[in-house]
Amino acid sequence: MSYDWAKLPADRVDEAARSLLGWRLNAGGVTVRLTEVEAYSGLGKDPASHAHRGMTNRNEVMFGPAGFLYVYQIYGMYLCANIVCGEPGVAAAVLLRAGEVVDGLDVARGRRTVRKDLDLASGPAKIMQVLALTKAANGTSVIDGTGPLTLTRPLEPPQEISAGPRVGVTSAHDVPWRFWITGDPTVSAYRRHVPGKTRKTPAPGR
DNA sequence: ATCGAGATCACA
DNA sequence: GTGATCTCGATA
Repeated sequence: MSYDWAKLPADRVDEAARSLLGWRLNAGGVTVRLTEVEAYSGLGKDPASHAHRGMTNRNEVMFGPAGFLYVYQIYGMYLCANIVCGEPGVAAAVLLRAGEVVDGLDVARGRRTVRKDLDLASGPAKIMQVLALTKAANGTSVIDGTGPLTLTRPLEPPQEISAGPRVGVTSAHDVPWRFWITGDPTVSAYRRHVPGKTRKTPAPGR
């Protein structure tokens, strides 16, 4: 297996993201075909990146070499995973956003409460659930076979790739660094982010 | 010490 | 539209 995306420099993390589409993710007896990703730059100003303000305990894996997993918890309950890209010292990464379960369907169904099979892995936290990946996967390798997640290159690359703004990112809406396989039914419809639209208590009266 | 927002998901 | 309740950065 040749992991070409792992050799790309950080300033080409968008290429790395594109080239990961269609790859198979294997873990916990389930295989997911990757259909949607997002690129995050570690260079200069990518205010959407977790590493934008420097290294923390949470994001330190992002500053390491390519081919390792950066797993983080979001909204207190869910996990999402990135594959670190670029050279060491630069925190570029590709978020695994959605996929299609292509093997281990019964196991996958048992790990998720969901109506349609197409929704088994149609989101970043859903991928983690069907693959049974936990925070223990943080900092493990996907290329040397020592970690819980392994990757397999597709026989044929995806036919057509679409690009658009990243989901849930308030800043940098002009950067089209969300990539997906055109027309794939596991890719969620683009939801425009609406900042500050939710609030628990009404604003103080005037 | 406390607060607000966030690369989310399932359900009503 | 709502709730679950972690992590970080800003504020005090």
